[in-house]
Amino acid sequence: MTDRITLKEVAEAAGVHMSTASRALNEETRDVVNAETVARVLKAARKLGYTPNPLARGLRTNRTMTVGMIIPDIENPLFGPIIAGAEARLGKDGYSLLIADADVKDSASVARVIETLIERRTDGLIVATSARKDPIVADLAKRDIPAVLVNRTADSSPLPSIVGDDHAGIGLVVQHLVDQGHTRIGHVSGPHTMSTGHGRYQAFLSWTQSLGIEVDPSAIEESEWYRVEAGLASAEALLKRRPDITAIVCANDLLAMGAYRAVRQRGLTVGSDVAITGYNDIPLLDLLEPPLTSVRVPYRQMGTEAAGLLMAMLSSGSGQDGPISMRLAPTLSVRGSSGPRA
Amino acid sequence: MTDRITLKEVAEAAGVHMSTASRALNEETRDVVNAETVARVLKAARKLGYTPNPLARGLRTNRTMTVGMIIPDIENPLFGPIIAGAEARLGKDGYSLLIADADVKDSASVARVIETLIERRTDGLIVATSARKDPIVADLAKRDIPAVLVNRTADSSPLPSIVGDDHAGIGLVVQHLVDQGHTRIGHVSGPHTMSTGHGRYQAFLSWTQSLGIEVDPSAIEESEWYRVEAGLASAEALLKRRPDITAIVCANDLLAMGAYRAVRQRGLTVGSDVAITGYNDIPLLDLLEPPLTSVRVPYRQMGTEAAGLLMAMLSSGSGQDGPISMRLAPTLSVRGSSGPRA
DNA sequence: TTGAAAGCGCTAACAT
DNA sequence: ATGTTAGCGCTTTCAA
Repeated sequence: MTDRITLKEVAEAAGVHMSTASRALNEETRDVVNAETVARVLKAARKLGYTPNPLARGLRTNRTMTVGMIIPDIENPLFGPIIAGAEARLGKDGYSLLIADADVKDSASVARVIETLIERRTDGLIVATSARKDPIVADLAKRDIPAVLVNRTADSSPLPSIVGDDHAGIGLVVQHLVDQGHTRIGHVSGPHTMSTGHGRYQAFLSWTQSLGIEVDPSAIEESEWYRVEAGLASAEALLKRRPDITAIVCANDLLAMGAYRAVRQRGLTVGSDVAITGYNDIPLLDLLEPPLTSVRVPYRQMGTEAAGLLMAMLSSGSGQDGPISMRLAPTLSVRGSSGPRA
Repeated sequence: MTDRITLKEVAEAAGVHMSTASRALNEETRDVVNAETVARVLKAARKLGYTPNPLARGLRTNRTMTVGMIIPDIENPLFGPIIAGAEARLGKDGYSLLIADADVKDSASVARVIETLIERRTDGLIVATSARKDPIVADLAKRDIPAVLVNRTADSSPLPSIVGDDHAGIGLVVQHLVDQGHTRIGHVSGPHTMSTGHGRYQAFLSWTQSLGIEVDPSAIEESEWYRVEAGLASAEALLKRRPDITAIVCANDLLAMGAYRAVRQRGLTVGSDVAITGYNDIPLLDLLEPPLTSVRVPYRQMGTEAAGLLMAMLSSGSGQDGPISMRLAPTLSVRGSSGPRA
């Protein structure tokens, strides 16, 4: 690593004092400096290949131009677009993204990871791990640490959040199934400890009721976790208890994959005997036979908006007018798995 | 953000000078300090909740304890495990991971992203974007910037790299197909500008030849890019030209998905009429009908090893004994898509 | 074993 | 419009 050029060297090359060079190089203070001088400094900087030392700058300004992001499970394809969106937005303002993944089932591990990020003096945090009752969220708020929740939120969160509109998404699904003639619809829900699991469950109850579909507790099964195996177990239990059901609304695509298996294990056909729908519309599941009908959530936009919101908080001294949360509207990708009622 | 405790405050609370506190807190200099003093300082630090300011430290030591990683396409499920593995390994040594994704098709964009990471004074780089002829790789080496290539490498790379053993992987596939009785085998290759595309292609030629399978150029089709659509186009062209082929080795899972479609478009059945194999064994494709036979690459380990290698380079003053590259051994996940010859 | 003092590279009063 | 100066919080010589 070659020796770096310092501001002082640039100043000397331009025949000015360090502080003048600093002002000339800094966008916001540039107009205080004589135009010719600015030109001279800029030229010298370019010629010498000067790049400011962010540590020295950060030490003075007390900002690292870095944002930390806590991901529950980076191998989940959901988070790729969120990260990509956030990174793109942050880059526009000269910020970089520090990634850390934490085992979301281990609350202590999440806390530790967040602490590491804070110790690094990240200017703000994007948190994708929040559970519904999350002491960590309350803690961040209390410590006045600029943070935004993304994808999942906490109950009556003191922090702003960017999430998908689960009520609308489930509405799309239920409406579609009703249009297809289904009247006995079941639900494999996600864990109710997550806002997504709980929210979609509530939405399912609400929509079926308002559309006049009878749903009693026997038509609903909660999965422990968003995994294929959990979906298989839940759907199995559900179909055993309620063999009359003709459609299953799953809280997520992986659960839907489990439901596919459960249906097949009973010798039935997905799509014609039992309709199945997923949530998230993750890549490649449109290649299944039958291709999965699923709710598409704008994850990339979620990342962009979360980053944008955080940028706004950082430049306006944080909690100016309370948490400005957003719910992003989903769309429905209708495919073969949600055929008409047999 | 509450005011941070400084080293000076800890020192005062412990009744010692700043520099003594510094030595006591620092693992490597701790043994120079009186044991009782160490205890006193540690206690004070804990009581006050002291966390060192990494910017101040970095300014002195000229290290940021940060590693940058350049990803070509963070939405590709391949990179999740690589990132997770790298992050876990880096965390052990107190390093954090700065993520940046770059459009790999735009060489200038990759260069710009790398430059940003370097300007941030990251201590080292993990590069997942390398093309076979990559001026960026040569440039990094020339500038003596500690860097490791992962997943893909450059031709006669001056930088160490951690990649999968493509020769062995394709060997597994070809051997398996031959065992199934196939003798007319085609190949849908990846772009030859990538080490993976080129390497698997070479391996295919080499293995078919050594196993006595006749392969002429008409049995091979190069895809422009690792995408389902490209795989469809390539497999279509291949099957049109060589309808006698009974098995297609695809250079990647997405290309294999395209091949599924091409086979079906000709009214044939995947697995029985035409065997198809993929590469990477990305999640969920075992749920297809038929489930995809694919080469499993230890991506998480790839991330771990790359990070470990970089750590070794950083602590030993970089290029001590030349690039120590690794090829990680793959395994074959045999499933329904590679049935016996009809 | 500990203290004193310098300085990493930068920004931001304050002075001119 | 520019220069002077102080200092962000830490590590690391050099002295004692």
